[in-house]
Amino acid sequence: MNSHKKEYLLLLDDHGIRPTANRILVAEALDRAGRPVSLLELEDALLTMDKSSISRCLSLFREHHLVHSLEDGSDAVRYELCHSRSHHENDDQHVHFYCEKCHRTFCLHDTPIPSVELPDDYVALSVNYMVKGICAACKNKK
Amino acid sequence: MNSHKKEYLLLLDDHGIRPTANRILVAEALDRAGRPVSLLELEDALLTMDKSSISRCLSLFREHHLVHSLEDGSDAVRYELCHSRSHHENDDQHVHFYCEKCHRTFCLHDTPIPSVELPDDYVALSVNYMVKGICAACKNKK
DNA sequence: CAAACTTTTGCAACCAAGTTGCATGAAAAA
DNA sequence: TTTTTCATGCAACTTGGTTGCAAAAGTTTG
Repeated sequence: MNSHKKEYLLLLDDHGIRPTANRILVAEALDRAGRPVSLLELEDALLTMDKSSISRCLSLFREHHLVHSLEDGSDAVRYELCHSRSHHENDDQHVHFYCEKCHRTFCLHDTPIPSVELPDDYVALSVNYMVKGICAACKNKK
Repeated sequence: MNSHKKEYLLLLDDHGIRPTANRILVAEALDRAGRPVSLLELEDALLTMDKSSISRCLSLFREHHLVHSLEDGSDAVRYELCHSRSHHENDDQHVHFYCEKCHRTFCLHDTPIPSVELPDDYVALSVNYMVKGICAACKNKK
């Protein structure tokens, strides 16, 4: 096993996930993507794995707070590796940008989500800030 | 036709939508709900209409900026009447709250979405700020 | 090590949300 | 009224994702 694999193995271990070969592949693919990806995109990247297996990995990862999921208005949920070391959901709270041209979703890592005041007795567990529009690449391409 | 119907008729007209009986029903149901509702909820409220017809109404309404849609993490898109008089997408930008207990989505009309700075050449067309957690009713119920 | 047990996986079948093709019916234009 | 356009209901389909189940892989125990 090469050193990259070992890195993901430790990452999984660290989140209490038994590191099977497939799970390492999924973690690697998520990391390599560098942006939130859909189940379909993972299927294309991991031709050796069945859709259901990938799906089960993602559910497991989410339970263990290794990934978080977000809806961007495309009709597929996207998954993103949690980069924070802690295991709380409330980390990684940066703004996301969905491009309506190329249908990709970007993390604006340097743009934290501004917080808001909730009415009394509302309890926030997670926050999603999604901007939709045209990304820089698409704007300059045409 | 009663005065309520006439009100919705004018609303549709105002947005350049031909006011058919069905469309008035959908507009009325959306308004009466007072919060973002899913296609399924509309189906339950409008037993005389077919799912596909409701769906087509919603698409049309969205094109004409009479409703806007939002994803709240439940697996259905929700639709909400635009309350602003103008026809721009960028109105009605308040925060939404999705309750993970009762699976309802609330508009926090008094909580405007704080804006963020985007990287160069990114063009924002719409913004979605969704908080998930436990709503006041559910918190106090148990 | 082998036997017994648990977990993971692939496959196929299934499910839910939503859309589309098409024939019919209603409304608007001529 | 006739023609033409538009809206609707129904059924079939599409898409994204999940589930049941048997086989394979991995763990534990003797």
